[in-house]
Amino acid sequence: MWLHRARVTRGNGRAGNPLVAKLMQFAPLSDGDVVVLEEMCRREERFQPGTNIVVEGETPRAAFVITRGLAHRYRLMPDGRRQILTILIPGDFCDLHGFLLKAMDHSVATSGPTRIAAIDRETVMKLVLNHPRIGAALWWSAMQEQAMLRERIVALGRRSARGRLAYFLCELVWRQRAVGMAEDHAIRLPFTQTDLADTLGLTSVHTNRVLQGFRRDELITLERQRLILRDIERLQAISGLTPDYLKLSSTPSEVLRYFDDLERDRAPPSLPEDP
Amino acid sequence: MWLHRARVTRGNGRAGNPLVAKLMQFAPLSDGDVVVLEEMCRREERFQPGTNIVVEGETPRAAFVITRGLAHRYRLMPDGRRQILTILIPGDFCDLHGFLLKAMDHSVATSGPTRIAAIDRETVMKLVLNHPRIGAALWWSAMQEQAMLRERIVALGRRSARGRLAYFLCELVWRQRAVGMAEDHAIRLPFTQTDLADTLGLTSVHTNRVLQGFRRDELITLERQRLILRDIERLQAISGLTPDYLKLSSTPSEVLRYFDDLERDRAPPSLPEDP
DNA sequence: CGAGGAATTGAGTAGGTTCAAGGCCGGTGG
DNA sequence: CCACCGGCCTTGAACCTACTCAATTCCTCG
Repeated sequence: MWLHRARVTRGNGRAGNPLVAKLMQFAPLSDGDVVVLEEMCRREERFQPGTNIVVEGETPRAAFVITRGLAHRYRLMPDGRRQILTILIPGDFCDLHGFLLKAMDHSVATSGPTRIAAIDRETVMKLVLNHPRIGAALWWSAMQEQAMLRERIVALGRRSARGRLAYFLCELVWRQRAVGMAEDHAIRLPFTQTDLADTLGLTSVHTNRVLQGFRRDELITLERQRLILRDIERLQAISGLTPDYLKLSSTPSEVLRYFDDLERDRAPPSLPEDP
Repeated sequence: MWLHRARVTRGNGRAGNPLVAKLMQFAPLSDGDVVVLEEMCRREERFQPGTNIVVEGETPRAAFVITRGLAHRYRLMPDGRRQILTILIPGDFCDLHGFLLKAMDHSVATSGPTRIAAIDRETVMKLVLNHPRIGAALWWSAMQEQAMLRERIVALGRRSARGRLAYFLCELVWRQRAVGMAEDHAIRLPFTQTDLADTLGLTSVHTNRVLQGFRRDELITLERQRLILRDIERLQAISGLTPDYLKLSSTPSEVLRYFDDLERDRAPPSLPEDP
């Protein structure tokens, strides 16, 4: 386990598996669990920037994991305007249950060169059934995802443009740090200002001005798709965020028990799962 | 089963169990399932308007079901402003999994005289383990809830005040119709204009003006906490909503199979669960 | 009848949008 | 190598939606 932790935090993410890194935050995984996850991510596929992975209205055939790069869920309005719903970073397990839906209510596209591993339904079921710890971690990460959706509602409903931007940038950096994809407070951000605007519910023009304000105030640097947070203190103050927001990431001993219980009920004389 | 359907749709909701009505949309429930659900809702508790059910920062002890009235999740900003995240109507099963969290990131309060049945952790687990169909329906309704969160993000990010209001009112009426709590296009709406504003991400003053605009245009009636949609066509046009939005509510045969499979794996020679 | 919360109205302001034009690349073809 | 092209970023100016502040009226309830 320590070995994996080490691999995850070393380097700029090229090394560790972000999915493993993410799930380890939530539940202690056995070596067997880790191997399965890594194996699952092996069959990754490359996508050009701006490629649609899932399209609104279509029937999703499989779940998928982002292994590298960046993607986003979005919705197009009848008049052509766009709202980006969430950003997907490496380690995000998408549409875990969604593959049973008959039609997507939104699309997913890559926002830079991105690698994605598709996980078919069969595999997902086996994964959850045979690896309760992974199930627990996935459940937990679904909770976190929901929390992020709520946070977004608060941001769009009650924060100023500056607040939204500050919040968004902080969140993105934190998330990437959490899966070992960022040293310091810098990340790669393959987003145009229009993308940013569509995320924040603003105009690209106004986003531009706010962005410049941030640069002038030396809060951030953003050039050539490289974002650096220069003054996190002040950024947090602007975003008005509760500092312990993602505190979900503590050890949920109760949750583990819950899932272990499920497992016990499920396969009475269950075989040992770890080698 | 037909009997229950009948009870649900008759009258103004005082008759059928809204939870049953809601879950029946998603999965066919056995009579045994229905009995269990009804029994579970029997131990309901009454709350005055504006009572906090769950408070941000606290550790949730149980899940709960709204059996009558209305409630809402909300978040307070450091400066005292409020954002209402979602509205909870009868039949909503809240924090189904949340009871494992160590701290809520938002609060829940009633918005009128409301009745709520608390469901302790023990019961939830048994419910899901012994009644796969209920599990399936709950899972499905969680999907729907997520879809509503996304819809909200789109609304706050990309719709005008009129659009938001129109959308919100339509959604609320539809949801209540779906659980048999509304005849026609009228519902009880125990919301102050400030509540509305905090839901829509607006000011109460501006909400007031938009509301008056709607009345002037004979789109709605709203007095003494009674809301009537007078021109749904036009309201939908204003809200710019995709008409088939909640189309989730079709029969998910695949989902049923999925859960039935889970059940089969779980308890090989399982006892009959229904009397 | 008085009190307090909610709804309503007005006037001034601000944050963000719209429209439009120009500048800065990075890529492509001659 | 240069010229051209298409995104993207940047800037200005006018405009408008929604906010702020403040006062008045309306309701409901004790």
